[in-house]
Amino acid sequence: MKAPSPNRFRDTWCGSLAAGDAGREVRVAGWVHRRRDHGGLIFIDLRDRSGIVQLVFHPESAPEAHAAAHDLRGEDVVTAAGTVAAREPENVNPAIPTGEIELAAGAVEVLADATTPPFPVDEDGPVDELLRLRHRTIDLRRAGMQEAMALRHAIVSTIRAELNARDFLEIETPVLTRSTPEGARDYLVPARSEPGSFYALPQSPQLFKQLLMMSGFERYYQIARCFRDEDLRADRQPEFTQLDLEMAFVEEDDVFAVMEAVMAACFAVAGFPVDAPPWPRMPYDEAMLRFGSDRPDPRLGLEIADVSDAVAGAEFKVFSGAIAGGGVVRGLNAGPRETPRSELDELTEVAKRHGAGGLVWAFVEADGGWRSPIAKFLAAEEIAAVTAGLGGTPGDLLLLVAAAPGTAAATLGALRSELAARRGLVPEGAHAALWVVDFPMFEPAEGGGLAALHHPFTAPSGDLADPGALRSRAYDLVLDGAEIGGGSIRIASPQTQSAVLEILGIGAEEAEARFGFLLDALRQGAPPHGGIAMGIDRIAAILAGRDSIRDVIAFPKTASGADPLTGAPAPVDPRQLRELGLQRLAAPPPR
RNA sequence: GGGGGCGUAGCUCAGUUGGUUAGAGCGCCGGCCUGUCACGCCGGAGGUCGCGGGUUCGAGUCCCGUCGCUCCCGCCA
Repeated sequence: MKAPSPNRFRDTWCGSLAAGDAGREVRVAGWVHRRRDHGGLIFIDLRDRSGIVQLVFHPESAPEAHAAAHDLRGEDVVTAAGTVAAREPENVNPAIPTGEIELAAGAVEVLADATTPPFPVDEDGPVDELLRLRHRTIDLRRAGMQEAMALRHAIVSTIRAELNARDFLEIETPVLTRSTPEGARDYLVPARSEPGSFYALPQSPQLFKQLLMMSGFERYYQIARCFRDEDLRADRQPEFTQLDLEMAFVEEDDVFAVMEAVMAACFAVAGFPVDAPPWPRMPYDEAMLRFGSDRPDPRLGLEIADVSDAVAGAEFKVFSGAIAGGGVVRGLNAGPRETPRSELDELTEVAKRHGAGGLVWAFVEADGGWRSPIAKFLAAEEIAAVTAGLGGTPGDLLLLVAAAPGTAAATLGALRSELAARRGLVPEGAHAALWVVDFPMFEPAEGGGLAALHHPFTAPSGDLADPGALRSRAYDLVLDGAEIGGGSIRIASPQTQSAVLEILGIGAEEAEARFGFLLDALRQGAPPHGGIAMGIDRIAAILAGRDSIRDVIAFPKTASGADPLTGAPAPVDPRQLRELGLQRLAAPPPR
C-alpha cells in the first residue's frame, strides 16, 4: 500500500456536519469523492501539508446533513476531527463566494486506502456495461445508482405502507417449490434426498396465493422474487421482483381501486406526473386495432385504422388477395414530414421483421392523389377512401400493411414505436397509465389446440362451450407503453377449473397429478378471489427514467444470463454433484 | 434459435481509398505553483487495436471464424 503523496490531498474533501457544531469539536467520517457538492456538505482542503483542514458548510442546509461525504480520490474513507471555527460568514475570506464557516481540523486519518477506480465515480457518464457489472461495487457508488436504489426503496416502502394501511397481510411463500410447467422454462434445483427429483424456483407465487385465499387470508401481498429461465431483454431478468397481491370476495373494480391507490402513491413519492386515477380501461381488441399492441402507448399519436373495406375489391392483389384470404389492410398516418427513400426502406425492413410481406407507403398530394409505387393499381375512389380512413391531408405520409390481423397489428405497432423513436414523438414529461381488459381466454397453441393467454387459473367470461370466442377476466396495467402488471379474477369453482384444464388438453388424470393440490383446495370451498402482480423492477426503471431494469437492480445479470461480478453460473465441485447423483453433469476439464 | 449494433491506452472516443513510430480528452505517475472550489503549468508512463485464421509487399482498416457486451424477433402460462 502506497502512502498518499502530498499532492493527493490537494483537492477538496467534503463531509457532513450538523448546524450546531460551530465552536465544538467534531468528527466527520465519510467517503472521499472528487466532485464538490453544494448541498450543505463540508469541504476539507489539505492544500497545506501541515494538516490544516478547511471544513465549509451551508448553515441553511446543514440540519439535513446525515452521513456520507466524499472527495479526493473517490475512494478513501476519511475521518476529519477538529474544531469548528466560530467565524461568521462575513468573517470568511471574501475570495470564497458563499456564506460558509471554516473548521481547522486537528487531524485527518485515512480509514481505508483504495486503488484508483476503474472508471470515474464522480460522474454518471457512459461506461461499458460489462465493466460496470464487473466492478459493481464502484458502479453503485455513483450518484445515479445511489438515487436509483433509493427510489426503488421508496417505491417498495410506499407499497408496503399503502397495503398495510388497507389490512393486507404480507405472507411469504416457498422458493423451493414444485415445477408446474405451462409457462416459462423453470429453474430447477436437484433434490439431494431424492436423486432424480427436483425443486423448481417459482415463476410466481400464483398457486400459493390462491391457496391463501382459500385459507381465509382475505388480503395477501408479498414482495416476491420470481424466476423464469428465458432469454433476457432490457426489461427482463431471469430473476425479478413482483408485488404479488390477492384479495377474496372481489371483482375487477376492487382490485383496480387498490392498485390505483398504491400506484398513484408510488408515482407521487417519485414525483412522477400521471393523471389521478381512475385510469382508462381499454379492451384488448381496441388496443390491438388502434395501437397494434396489448400494451398501448397513447402518447405517441399515430393511431392505426382498418381500411380493408376501402380496398377489398381492389385490382391490387396484395390488398384484395390478403382480404380474400382472411387478412386485413390497416395503416397509419405518419403525418406531414419529409421522409427520404432510405428511411422508407428502413421502415419497410421493420415491417418485414415483424412478419409483414412489405410496407406500402403513399404521400398524399395536393389533388388528393397519391405519390406511391402502388398508386397506379388503385382506383381514384379507393385512394380517396383509404386517405379518408386514415385522416390523410395533402403532404401526409400514409403507411399501409396487408396481412393477417395479428401480423398487421404487430407490424403497425412496431412502426408506431419506430416512428416515435425516430421523430422523438413522446412529449416531454407526459405519462399515461391505462388498464387493458377483456383479453381473449385462449390463443392457438404451437402444436395445435389452445393455450391460455394469461394462465389456466384465470376466470373465463362467457360460454365454455365455445372456447375460441371466450374472454377472460384478466387485466394488465400499462404505463407509458410498458406492461407493469397483470392479473385476473381467478377460477373459484373446481368444475370450471377442471373444464378449463380440459380445454387446454390437460386430462383429469394429469390435472390431478400436477394441480391436484389446487383442485383439492377448490373442492374444500374457495371464495371468489382475484389479484394482480406488479413488476417492481419495471416500475422502478420507468420512474427513475432508466432504459433498463438493470439500472434499478443492485446486482443484475448480463443479456446472456451471466453475473460478471461473481462469475455465476460456474461449474461446481464434483463432490457436490456426487451427492446429488449428478456426477455425469461434471463440466469437461478446461482446455 | 435468428437479425442488427459495438469491441482501439485505466475511462470516453477519433483513426481518410489498406501505407512511416496508432492519436485526443479525462484519469494515473513525477515536479512546480496556488484561499483552492472542473485549479493552473511542466514532464512522464501506459496500447498483443477482443481472440484465431486468411488475403496482401504491407491489415486497427478487407474476408472467414470465434468470444464478449448490447438492442430486437422467437420465447417470456
